[in-house]
Amino acid sequence: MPPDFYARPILDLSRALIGCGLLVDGVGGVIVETEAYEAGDPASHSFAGPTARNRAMFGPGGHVYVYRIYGMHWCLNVVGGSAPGAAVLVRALEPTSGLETMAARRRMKDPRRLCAGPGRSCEALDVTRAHDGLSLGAPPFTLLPRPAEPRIVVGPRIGITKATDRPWRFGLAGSRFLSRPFPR
DNA sequence: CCGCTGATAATCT
DNA sequence: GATTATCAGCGGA
Repeated sequence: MPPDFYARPILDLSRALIGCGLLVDGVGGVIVETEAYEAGDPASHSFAGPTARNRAMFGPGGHVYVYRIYGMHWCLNVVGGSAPGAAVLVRALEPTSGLETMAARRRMKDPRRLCAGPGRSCEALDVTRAHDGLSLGAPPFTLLPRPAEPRIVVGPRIGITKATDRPWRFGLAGSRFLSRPFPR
């Protein structure tokens, strides 16, 4: 993916990532769900400015921000290149490559739940703090362009307590691999 | 399908 | 010491 792919407003980048392929060491699938976070957004980790944890959010676009949540899961974000402190949370994938590897890591077979959530996706792709700050343009990552413009559904973000009314969650319309359904 | 509960630790106040 | 961008397992419908 060219570097200027990331240099657009974070809501646009969130939509542009839907349908793209995301692989880590050849294992992964198609991004079907994302959420946008940005500086000045009370729900964003970047809201209070740079810290040790969120420094990747203020780094170059096209790199990743990985953090631990609830003491046990990892979450993967794509950092935006248009403004500092903005990133896209990768919430769900449609598994396409390395199904057996992902099933073994997740200790489950059902493809529908393999990557249906940010924590589940990181476990399936074996993404950890070791990846924090790395570029998507180099191994072990691969980000593939989408074959066609997908139809996208929109809704409020999940699991947050602030700025809950912003419709900054995006999904591939009709996908069976979402973390949760979108409201009608 | 849906909602509830407990697990578990880094981060920040 | 409170909060947290979550998940598996369970029970009910």
